[in-house]
Formats: sequence, C-alpha cells, structure tokens
Amino acid sequence: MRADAQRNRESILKAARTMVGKHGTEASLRGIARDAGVGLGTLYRHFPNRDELLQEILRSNFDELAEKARILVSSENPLEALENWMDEVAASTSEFQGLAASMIEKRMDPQSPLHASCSSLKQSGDALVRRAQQAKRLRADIDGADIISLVSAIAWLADLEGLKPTRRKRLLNLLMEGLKE
Amino acid sequence: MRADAQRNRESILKAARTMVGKHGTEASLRGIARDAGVGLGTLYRHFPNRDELLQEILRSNFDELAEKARILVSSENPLEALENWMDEVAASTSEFQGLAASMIEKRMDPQSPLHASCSSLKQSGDALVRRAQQAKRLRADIDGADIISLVSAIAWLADLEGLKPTRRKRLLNLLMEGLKE
DNA sequence: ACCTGAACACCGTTCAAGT
DNA sequence: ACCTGAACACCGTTCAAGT
Repeated sequence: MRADAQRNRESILKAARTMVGKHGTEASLRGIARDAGVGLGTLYRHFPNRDELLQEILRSNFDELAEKARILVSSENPLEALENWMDEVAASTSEFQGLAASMIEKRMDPQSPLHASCSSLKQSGDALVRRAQQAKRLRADIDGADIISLVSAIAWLADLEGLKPTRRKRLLNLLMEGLKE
Repeated sequence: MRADAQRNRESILKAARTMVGKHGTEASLRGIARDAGVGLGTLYRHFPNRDELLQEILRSNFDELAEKARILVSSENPLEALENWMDEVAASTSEFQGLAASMIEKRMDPQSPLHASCSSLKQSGDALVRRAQQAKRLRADIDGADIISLVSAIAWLADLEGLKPTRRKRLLNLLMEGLKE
C-alpha cells in the first residue's frame, strides 16, 4: 500500500471511531470522510460498505471478548463464568449505540464481515455453555446462539434506556435464573 | 373538519398502514404521501410528526391489549395470565418492524404521543403484575416497567430474527422462569 | 494507484403561493 | 381552511476525470 493511502486509511478509522462513538453505528459516512479530511470516494475505496468499516473498529473488542472467554472456560464455577462473560459482551456491545441491532441484523447474513465476528463470538459462548451444561448447572436446551441473542437483547435495552451497569446486571441475573438447570 | 380534509386524512392513514406494514416504522413519509395521492405538506398538516401518525395507526392495537389485560386480570391463574398477556404484547409489537425500538425509545419522552400509549400499556401490565405478586407467584422486585422492557426485548428479537411464534414463546418461557417467586 | 467531488436518487421538514 | 410542491439541508453510492 502506498504511504498516502496508508495515512488516509488511518485518518478514516480515527474519524470513524470518534464518530461512531458519538452517533452510533448509523453515523454519517459523509461526515466521517469530512472529519478525516478525505474525499468521499476514498472512504469507499478503503471500506466498500459500512459493515467493513464497523468490523475494523470493533475488531479489538471482539478479540478481547474471545480472549476473556478463553480464560473463563477454565474457571472453577462454570455458570458464574458464563454469566460474567455475558455481562462483558453486553457491556462491550452497548458501548456503541446501535451495535446490538447491527449484530443481530447481520448475524444471518454470511456476506457481512460482521457475520464472521459474530460466529466466532458464538463459538466462544458455546465453549462456556458446554462447560456449564456438563456441570449440570445450565439447561440442556440452550446453545451459544441463544446466548448471543439474549445478551444482545439486554445490550439493546441497556443502550436504548441508558441503563446503568447495575441495572444491566440485574436484568442479566433475572435471565440467568431462567437458564439454570 | 372540511370534507376534503377528512378524505385526505383517511387516505393518508390507509397508505401509512400498508407502508408501515411493509417497510416498518421508519417507512418514508414522502412515499406515504405519494401513495395517498396527497401533497407532502398535507401529510404534515394532519400529522406534524412521525409519532403522531404512528400513534394513530397503533391506537387499535393498544386498545386491544388494554382490553385483554382487563379480562385477564380476573383469571384464576395470575402468573399464566401475565405470561399470556406478555405474549400478546410481544406478538402485537413485532407485527410492525421497528416498533419495539420506537416504543422503548419514546418511552422516556413525555412529548411523544407514543409515550401516553406506552404508559397506559405499563398500567395494564402493573395490574397483572400486582395480582401475580399477591398470589406469591412473581418476584416482588418487578414492576410494569420491567415487564414492558423485557417484552419489548423479546419482540425486538422476534422482529429482527424473524422468530416463529413458538420460538418467541420459548424465549418468553425462559424469561418467566427467572421472574417466578 | 490512488484520490476527488460532482451527479444521482433518495430522505425529513418548512413555507410561500395558490384555491 | 386547506392544499401544493419547490426549496433547503441532509443522506448513501457510483464513477468519470484528474494526479
């Protein structure tokens, strides 16, 4: 990649991060290009669609969550481990306005670059789910997909209602009661 | 109201109903005016903002739900009554794409005409909640607002993931496990 | 190779001009 | 009283023309 192209790419990502942080996942792409000091076509050259740009912004978040799952999978209390992880996912997802909705919407669409991130997130969840089920602490008819759906729903509420972390945890707690074996 | 104005109002509502049914609560107002065979300004004269139009479309739905609650409140099984009502709300809400989100978003905003509908919905829920709590079947730390939030979250999932009614009911069931006393 | 911005087809909202 | 549509300020997306 040419040096100027590299510079542009970075400006776009920087502008996008602050813009999405402020206005959510539906932030204006025009506005991002403007803030980045770059032509609109340049943004499209680097990121052919909105999801491609989002994916890049969210990559580190997803990586962190996968890492957390890897650590928690060897925890001594599998149910608590799952619940902790779910809270992390909810917190991380409600960080950007509209992200919960984007995730659920793109989950079925294999074309979207968010699809890959979501399914790897689902896999991280699957491992924690299996452990909790083996310990007979979690209902057997649950899988990672259920977990992502439910946690997204909580993140969505937290996002829209501006829930404080404590209330978010309470909702999660309520939900876990229903998932216990 | 002048006869032609009355006619226009009805054309707008008719067009809006089919448009919102097809494209969700964010359907184009321009498109609605076009389909109604009416100038864009006429739509705005009758409905100064989107919520005012939505409220009119949804009024009958809300009324039905209030009526259902009134009947269910004297049911012999209060917990089951609450669950049935919640399923009705979820079904009715996921009928229009984006409605769950609109309801939660506008719930805090006393300006919005949807606010009134939501708070009367909350009151319907409150009665059912109290009954279930008096029968010691429902946790004491729950109120109608929690119920609306949770049911909206389920409706939102049902909407976005295209859930079949059976899966929606399963989610609701899971949730109720957590709410039981 | 890469960048630019005009062009196109859309929005929501307002308001002067018309009947 | 009521209706109309042009005007304004925005979108996302594409692509010919420029370096």
